[in-house]
Amino acid sequence: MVLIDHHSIEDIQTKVIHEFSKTLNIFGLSTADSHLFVTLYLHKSPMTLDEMSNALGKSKTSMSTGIRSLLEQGLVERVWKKGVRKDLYQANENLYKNLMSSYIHKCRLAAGEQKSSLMKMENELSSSSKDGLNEEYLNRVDDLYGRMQDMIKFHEWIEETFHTLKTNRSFSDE
Amino acid sequence: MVLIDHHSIEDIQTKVIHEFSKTLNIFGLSTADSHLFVTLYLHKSPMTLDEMSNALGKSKTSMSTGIRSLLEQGLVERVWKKGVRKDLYQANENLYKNLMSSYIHKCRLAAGEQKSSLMKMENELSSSSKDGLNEEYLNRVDDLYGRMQDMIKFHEWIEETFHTLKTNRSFSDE
DNA sequence: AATATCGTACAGTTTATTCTGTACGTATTT
DNA sequence: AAATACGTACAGAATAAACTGTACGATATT
Repeated sequence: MVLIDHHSIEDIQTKVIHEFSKTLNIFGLSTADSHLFVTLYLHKSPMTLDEMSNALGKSKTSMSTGIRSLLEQGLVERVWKKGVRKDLYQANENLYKNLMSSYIHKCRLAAGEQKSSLMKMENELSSSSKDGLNEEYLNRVDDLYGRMQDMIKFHEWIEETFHTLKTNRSFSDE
Repeated sequence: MVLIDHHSIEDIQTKVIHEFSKTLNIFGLSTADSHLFVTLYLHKSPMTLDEMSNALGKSKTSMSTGIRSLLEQGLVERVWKKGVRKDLYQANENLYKNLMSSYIHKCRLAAGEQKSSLMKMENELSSSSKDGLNEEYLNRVDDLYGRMQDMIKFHEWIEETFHTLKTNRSFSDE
């Protein structure tokens, strides 16, 4: 029979934070952000920067920058409580939904950016003059061009797939 | 009218490598691995470590460890050519399919691991004695327990979702 | 058998990321 | 208005990741 005391619940919580953080890493969160995020998630009430700092044993500055990052990703929100001067933050409602939304959004955005970069380069390549080049270079250009077309198609596929994911997502225990 | 010369095709290729690498980062590849992978992908024929080293301007040791990593992820394969002593590697056929497979596999594996870790801790928590604890700790234990159950559900959902993705994937231009 | 070539283990260096303390602007309290 | 509390910009320190050169075992060549 194991006894739970103050010490061991802290320990378990720390372990949980680290374990869940690994999963969040998959969804593109840095380890630092993940730790902060899970800390907020496990805390039933909104937290101040000082509380987070205390809970994680890291500086308040780190909390400040971490929170900003999580806010940008739409995973955390600021809440107001009458009479409290300090900023209060909490993990967003519908955590898992938001997590997926954030991830999917990030992926689509990135895919879109990279796609247009590639299209720009593809255009640059195809509209250029190939006069006076030896056959080797012409072949290389052709090969590269073909690959780039495939890449662009792939990025389009990513955009579509993640769009489908977004509209079909079905996780809802909350 | 832009003229293509040796210099500029190298430049474009480098840009393409860096751009596509960003997308691969989303799928959990490190930047170093991505660069190597795209280099192989853009090269029509299998490459030796020395060729990669030369193409990327990095040491052969880096190529060796990078290739090992890509092999483990199932993204690269070794090929044999009669009379060639050096190891030859190429990006796998059905690149995009493999990329997704690898990614999905990675995610499911990770989700599974974290799930069982969490279940173990959950069990530890629920089977322990709560005698002689004040109400505050009991509440904290309850809260934590509830969160962990949600987390476990979430990991199960990930496993299922990615399994569905795996069987439904529809990208096929190759 | 001796020599050369190849791939990688290992340890140390370089580079990038993360974290911290100080300092300062803004807002609140006295 | 002075003093206190708060959040964050910034620069430097600590930590982690990526890269390299040397060394060595294994295989191939002479």
